[in-house]
Amino acid sequence: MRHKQVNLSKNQQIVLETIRKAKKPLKAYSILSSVKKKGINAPPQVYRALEKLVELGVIHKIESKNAFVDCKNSECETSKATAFSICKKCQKITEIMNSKLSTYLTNFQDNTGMKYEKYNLEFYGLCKRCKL
Amino acid sequence: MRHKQVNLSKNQQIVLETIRKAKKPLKAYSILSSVKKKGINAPPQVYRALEKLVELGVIHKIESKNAFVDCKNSECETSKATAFSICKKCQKITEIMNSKLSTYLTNFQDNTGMKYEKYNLEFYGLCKRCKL
DNA sequence: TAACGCTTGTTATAATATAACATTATAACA
DNA sequence: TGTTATAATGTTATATTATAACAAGCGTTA
Ligand SMILES: [Zn+2]
Ligand SMILES: [Zn+2]
Ligand SMILES: [Zn+2]
Ligand SMILES: [Zn+2]
Repeated sequence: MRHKQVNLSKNQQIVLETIRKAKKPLKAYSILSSVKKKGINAPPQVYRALEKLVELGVIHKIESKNAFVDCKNSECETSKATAFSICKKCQKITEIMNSKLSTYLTNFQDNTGMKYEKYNLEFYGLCKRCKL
Repeated sequence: MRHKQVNLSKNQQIVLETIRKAKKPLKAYSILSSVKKKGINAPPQVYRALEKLVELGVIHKIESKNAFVDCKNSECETSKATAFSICKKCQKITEIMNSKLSTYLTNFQDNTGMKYEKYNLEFYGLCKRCKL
């Protein structure tokens, strides 16, 4: 199974395909301009689709970039435990799938009495290529 | 020592004080309207100050909120290793200062060959009060 | 003083996101 | 089937967040 399947509306499918075809995280207005030929004309249509897709966990938002990537992790049922590495130079973004890390963070507790239900972690650095 | 001291320009001091006085994370335009009486008139002045203060690590940006809080962690020399807990209900934000967590994340490595230099982690949940 | 770099101020505009309301498609069921 | 409810979509306008571009001031030093 390469991708998670869900019942998606037409606009949601169009937006999702656009994101999947891209090699980079896409911004909402960049998605909008890509999908204008497919009949999506205005920001709310894109933002609604994005919201639903994030909710379903088939895409994630990179908060520090205001950009969206499709989820490559078949274990992401929702967007509740996400970790990314972001190359500061080439902007390449990779979803980190590391069960030790996710177990560690999902079970993380401190003494504030807060119950953590969700987290998002973004690492920044230089990727293998850009390090050279 | 309650707060880190650095040589700050006038605008930086004004913005920093405004953030420190606030009990909640502040957004840039909310800061702007607070400081208009002190002679700061336009967005770039606020954004420049914010940028510098983040760089110095005296404030942090909560990426998922586009908001700024002052750093309460005397060990934050820069904004290179940050973790926050965010209450989904009351929006209360706390900087997590947990040396085990920061050691774990600072040393985190995976097999992508990427060298991580910086991270930002945001936990969401319900705080002690809102859990009731 | 003149030239330079740096910080600040100012105007304008770009980029990101949502409110509000109108319209159309779909489903449930009398 | 027609009727009603619900969800999805379309549309216009606007709010919010952020930066570009340039002008003005100011201290340093050649
Ligand atoms: Zn995922
Ligand atoms: Zn790179
Ligand atoms: Zn800090
Ligand atoms: Zn709360």
